[in-house]
Amino acid sequence: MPVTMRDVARKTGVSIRTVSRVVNNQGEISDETRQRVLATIEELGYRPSKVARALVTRRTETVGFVLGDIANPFFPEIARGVMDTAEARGYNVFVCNSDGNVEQEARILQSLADHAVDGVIIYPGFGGGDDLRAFAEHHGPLVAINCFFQYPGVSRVMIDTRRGAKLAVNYLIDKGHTAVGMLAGQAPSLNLMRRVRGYRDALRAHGLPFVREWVLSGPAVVERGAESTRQLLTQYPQITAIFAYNDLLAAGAIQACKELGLRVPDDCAVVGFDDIELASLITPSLTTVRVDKYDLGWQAMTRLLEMLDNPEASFPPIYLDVELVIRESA
Amino acid sequence: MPVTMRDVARKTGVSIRTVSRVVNNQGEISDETRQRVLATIEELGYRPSKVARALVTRRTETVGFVLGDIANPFFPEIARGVMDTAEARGYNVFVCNSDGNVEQEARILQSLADHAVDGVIIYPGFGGGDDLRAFAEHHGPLVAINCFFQYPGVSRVMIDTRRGAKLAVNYLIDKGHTAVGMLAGQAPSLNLMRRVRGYRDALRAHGLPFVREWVLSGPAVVERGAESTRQLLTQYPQITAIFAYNDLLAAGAIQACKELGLRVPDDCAVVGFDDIELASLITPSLTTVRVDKYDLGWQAMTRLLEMLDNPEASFPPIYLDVELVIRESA
DNA sequence: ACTATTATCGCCAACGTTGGCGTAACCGTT
DNA sequence: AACGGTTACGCCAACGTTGGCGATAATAGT
Repeated sequence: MPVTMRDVARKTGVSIRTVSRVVNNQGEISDETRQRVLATIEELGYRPSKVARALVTRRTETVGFVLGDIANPFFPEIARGVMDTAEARGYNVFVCNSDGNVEQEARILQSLADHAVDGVIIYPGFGGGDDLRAFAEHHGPLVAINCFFQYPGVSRVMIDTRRGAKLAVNYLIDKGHTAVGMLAGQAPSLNLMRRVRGYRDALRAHGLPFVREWVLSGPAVVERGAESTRQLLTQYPQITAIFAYNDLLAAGAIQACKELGLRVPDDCAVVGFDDIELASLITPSLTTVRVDKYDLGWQAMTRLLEMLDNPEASFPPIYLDVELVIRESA
Repeated sequence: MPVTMRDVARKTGVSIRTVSRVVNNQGEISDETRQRVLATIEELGYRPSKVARALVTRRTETVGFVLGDIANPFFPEIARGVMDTAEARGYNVFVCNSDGNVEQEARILQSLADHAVDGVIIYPGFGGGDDLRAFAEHHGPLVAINCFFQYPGVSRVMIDTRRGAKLAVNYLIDKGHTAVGMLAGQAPSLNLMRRVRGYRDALRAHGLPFVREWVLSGPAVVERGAESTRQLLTQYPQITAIFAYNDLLAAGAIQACKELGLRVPDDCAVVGFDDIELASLITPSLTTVRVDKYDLGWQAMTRLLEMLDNPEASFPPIYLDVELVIRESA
């Protein structure tokens, strides 16, 4: 039913190959034939089939973006960065949610490979497993965000999470807090490890002890942040500051403080991580560690395109900087 | 480089057609051959090429989801609903941002058609234009969310926006407010019209005048909400309540009130729309109109699958209900 | 024993494109 | 007039599947 090259060729009175040549701007074509072919293309509304083309060129002009959960406010802005960059180069992107589940991740990667995507950007749940290696080895270029391991054929974009965490906790300690609790995320994950490391770095740098009981983990959602905070502050009243794995947990912490009748930041200071939009809108507004999420997406997709253009080259990891944004909550 | 059916066939000592049959669970195959083929498939790690298959079956098992902006907190949850439903049926989804731009929308639709997606879900910027009709006519099924027009081959999922707006403004008026301003979104859009209609419905039902100057439009982002509110409240001090096009504008309104030293809801009540996560987290928490976004995505994708399964059938529009969530801001 | 009927499988063409190669026609040169 | 070189185009095969149909062997029916 759709109009094909054959139709254009017949109607113009040239061979299919000739039509193909004008469509792809390749080879030697007289200006006159080119114009005639172009005219019929226009007239018939011909559009080349990307799937037929993909079958022979082995390029689909398609990439995958695998993330934890698009409904988590951390991801959409990254996604936007990826998509804009992709679109500028004519790529379409499959977005997939792994929910941080490694098996789901592997299934998704397989499915993307079945669809013959040209490459994939992934934010792996745990640091990244053999599924990543397998994809890169058998299928195509892969860029991993915040990925722990190094594999051939996978390029990495790293957020300096550890430094961010250290920045945040240093700030709290400099403000005079000596008992800083932490709201950790869902273990195990590289991100979590990094943030805990940074937290410990800062404590150690100031000669403060690391108290395992002051670190509570759980799903990184608001309700859990509130719950953990209630638990922390009632059980260990000496705690005067909280460092949260992400802004959602921090928002929960602030909620809990209000319920407990504690003033933020006077009775309990709170620092978050990520700087999602919410951070500047809650009361008190959230002091947090900013990561430029759009830029992250841009960097990742740009790198993927480089790998596509230059299959043999190897690329160094990209490190993204991070910045403490001081607002009201600490 | 990848392993093909030919490889499996050769290694098993059968014809390609036979392999195809076992892969697709079709036709008459002896159990013995089936097992042998299955074994080689396993051994060689064979995976059928979806693109080759698509070329002949004209099915890519792929759909598109075109939305305004994934970074707008209204959309990600819808997207999640769409994706989960799609994935459960083995479909992958291309996500695209139109930024409410009709030309961009048309370009995206064209691009998706080029990729031969099986269908598309779209949240059109304006009520939906000829690009929708063209897609449905020449390409495949399309479900449009909050689309004004009816076209053959496009199914509609509607949010009862007008009723929601009326609900919200009725509530304000019942609370005793007689001067209610409105923060409108970017005109023109069907959503905006609907919300303004609901606003007017409520005013009229209570015999209150519609004052054109009390309705300010602009991009539906926080900063603009704050700006418009400042303008509204300083210019028309009689206004004691604000109905916002969406929660982001409402959040801006609350910010502005605080800056102006007005207490929410006592000096100025604020009602939003959508009930994004933020709504419950800001202070005061936002009274707003809830729409079940995940369900919306689910409904849309489910409908699209029905259309795919049943190409000739015609489907009635789906109407999604809406609910006023009363919190602190009004 | 001979035919009718299955069950099982193979062969060929098609899907819509691109790559490799071939070949006329034309050009200017000697 | 014969030659090498270019320009412009056509032909054929291939990409990895599936659909239609035909072929063979096995089985059943009489």
